[in-house]
Amino acid sequence: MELSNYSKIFKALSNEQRLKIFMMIYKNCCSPEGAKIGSEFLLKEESCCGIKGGIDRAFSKICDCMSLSRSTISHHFKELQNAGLITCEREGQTYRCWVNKEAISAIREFLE
Amino acid sequence: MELSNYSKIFKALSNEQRLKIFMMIYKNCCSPEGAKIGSEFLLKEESCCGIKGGIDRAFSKICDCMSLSRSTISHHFKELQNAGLITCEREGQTYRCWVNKEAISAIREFLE
DNA sequence: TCGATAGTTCCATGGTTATAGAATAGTCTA
DNA sequence: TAGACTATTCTATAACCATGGAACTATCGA
Repeated sequence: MELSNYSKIFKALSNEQRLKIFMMIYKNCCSPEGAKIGSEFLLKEESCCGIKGGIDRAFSKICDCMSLSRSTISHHFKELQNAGLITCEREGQTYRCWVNKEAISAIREFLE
Repeated sequence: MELSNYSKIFKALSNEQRLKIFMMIYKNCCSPEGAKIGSEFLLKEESCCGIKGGIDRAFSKICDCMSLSRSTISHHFKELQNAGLITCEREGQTYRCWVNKEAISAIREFLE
């Protein structure tokens, strides 16, 4: 991975609102069973990852936890996807989202 | 550490040139003895960390490796310091710089 | 104390980003 | 198929960022 890819990832996480969105997805879908999620990242609506993993209706759930317009939140989702940090898959009218763990480990290794 | 501190750190690393500066300091002062430093982060002038650790004349050395004005590089140094990623100490006419390892481990734990 | 060297600060500028309202498009259900 | 719902895209705007030239400050050595 090139330096510019890393800076792209860091840029995606450089906005506080976007970082919060990312952490809500991350903590609610990637925390080990039984781990407590800090209140700032806890989704109001309980998140049932189900068999497929990820978070269903992620966009809606996050909109309910933030005081930003849906338009703005949509842009932020796009940025996170472009940076390769999350993946979203259509599920009817809504989206299911995952954090790409490879991206996380890439950063961790970069800062080794 | 608050969410806004993390986003500040990520912002400091979000510019490719600034990330390169950071990595040059990081790799040249924090790499384990004998580890090979990738060419993109290697300083032209050999870096003798000496007893005090860190990199002496860091600003000058980095200016010699980048095609940015000194003014711009100075701004970038300031950003990295404000984010708590590096510390600079005057040494006569020049500066000695370190990477703050606590900042690095904070990020790594944040992305645990 | 003068000149050289190292780095900062001031200022201007072109480009990018965060934000939201309005219009639009895709999908579900009755 | 009409209406409701979910999310995206278009458009605009104010704020912020990256950059460099010029002037400045601090320190060193002669």
